[in-house]
Amino acid sequence: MSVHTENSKYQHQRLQAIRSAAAVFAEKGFHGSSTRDIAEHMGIKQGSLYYYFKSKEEALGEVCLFGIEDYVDHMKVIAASDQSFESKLMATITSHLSSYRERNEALKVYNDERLYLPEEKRKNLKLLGSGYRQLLEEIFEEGVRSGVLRESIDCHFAAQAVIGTCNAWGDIIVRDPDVDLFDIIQKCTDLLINGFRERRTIKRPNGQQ
Amino acid sequence: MSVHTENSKYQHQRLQAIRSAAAVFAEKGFHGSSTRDIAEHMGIKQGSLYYYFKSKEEALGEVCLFGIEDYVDHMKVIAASDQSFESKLMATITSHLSSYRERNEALKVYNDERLYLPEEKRKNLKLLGSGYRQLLEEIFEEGVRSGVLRESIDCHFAAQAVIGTCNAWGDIIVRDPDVDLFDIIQKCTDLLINGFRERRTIKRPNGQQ
DNA sequence: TTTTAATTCTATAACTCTATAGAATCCAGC
DNA sequence: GCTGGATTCTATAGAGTTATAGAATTAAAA
Repeated sequence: MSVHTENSKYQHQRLQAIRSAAAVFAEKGFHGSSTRDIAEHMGIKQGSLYYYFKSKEEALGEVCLFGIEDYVDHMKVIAASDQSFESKLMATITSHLSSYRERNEALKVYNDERLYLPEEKRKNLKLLGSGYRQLLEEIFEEGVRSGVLRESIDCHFAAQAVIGTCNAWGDIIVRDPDVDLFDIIQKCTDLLINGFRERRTIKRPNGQQ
Repeated sequence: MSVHTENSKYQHQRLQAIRSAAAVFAEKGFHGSSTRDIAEHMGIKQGSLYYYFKSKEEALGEVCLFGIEDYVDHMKVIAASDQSFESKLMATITSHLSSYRERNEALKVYNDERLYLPEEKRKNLKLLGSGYRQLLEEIFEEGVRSGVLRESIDCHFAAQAVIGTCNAWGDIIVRDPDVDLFDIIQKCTDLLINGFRERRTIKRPNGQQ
């Protein structure tokens, strides 16, 4: 019960606990997972988990936070940069989908299980999440202003659509580790920008890409 | 224990049980819901549920089946029709999103909870689900052949993207009953076909759409 | 009305799960 | 090696869950 210094064993083990909880929650869902499952996954006994968490619910909260915190941060960097719209969109998708790989399953847990958190904590997470969507929305607004995007676009819809698309692929990515991330990133970006329709272009008479 | 005729009370009540299970599962998840919750929702006692289901798991199976069966059927009709690609795509999206509204929460349960079914049943559902994707994929292939869609399109990716996008919006639709369904349908179709990019349009003999 | 079958109820066995208490073990610094 | 805090363990109370058995009730048929 004393102060746990920066790099103490406690900090290290607590992170392991969060990762284990993420892995188990992602596979079985919050209610489908027992604290025994989580403990087993990290190689300790069920009761010992409570040295790191006050409750199973607190574990869920930590997993969710872990799942989004740095991908929200990353979004701030992207939004503040002065790349073209297309670069920003691709960077967003890259960041979003990479999170599904790197942070293991925590982002998936954030998406699927956060609704089981108590009001209070869910609200805090919602702030982060809608901050993310807000930034993305502004990128779209800027895209419209600069003439890269069509006037008719509903930027709120657009941001939601990007997030939804990324999450849909995220699910697939988490389940199947063989998916080629870069391939998906390119195709998603291309789809969102260009759509599926064939167009006869003016400049290049017969250039296909 | 006798034969339950077509329109018996048994059939009616069983359907009520499925709908109640769908509602409860959609809200709390399969493991987060108790059979008491489901029974309460339909106004009977916990033990009585077992007159209609052998187990909680069987209830989940029935909900999932209920959630997709007729939207898969609908897809067959769409695929077999001879509308244009764009009409077919829009019909698909309409059908998919409408399912989220009409069949209440069962489709959401199919998406989120089917993985808790035993191997066997999951396989059967998977057949239906991949039949759906297959049909959609063929619609895209035909679109490419007919020149409406770009040559470079990965039809497997495309079908997955449409389904993913619909499911993402489905989640939002189920949670928020005030969303304007038709508005979403139009915007999704437009996005998938045209993308977000501005294009200086060339004068075309036949009107744009 | 009486009989019979269908539907719902009550009560409970057999589990599983979370969270806590207190004992055992590990380990850094003296 | 000894000491005291940090970490992990064992054991268990207490609550909740699924599924079943058999009684009670309702409805239909005779």
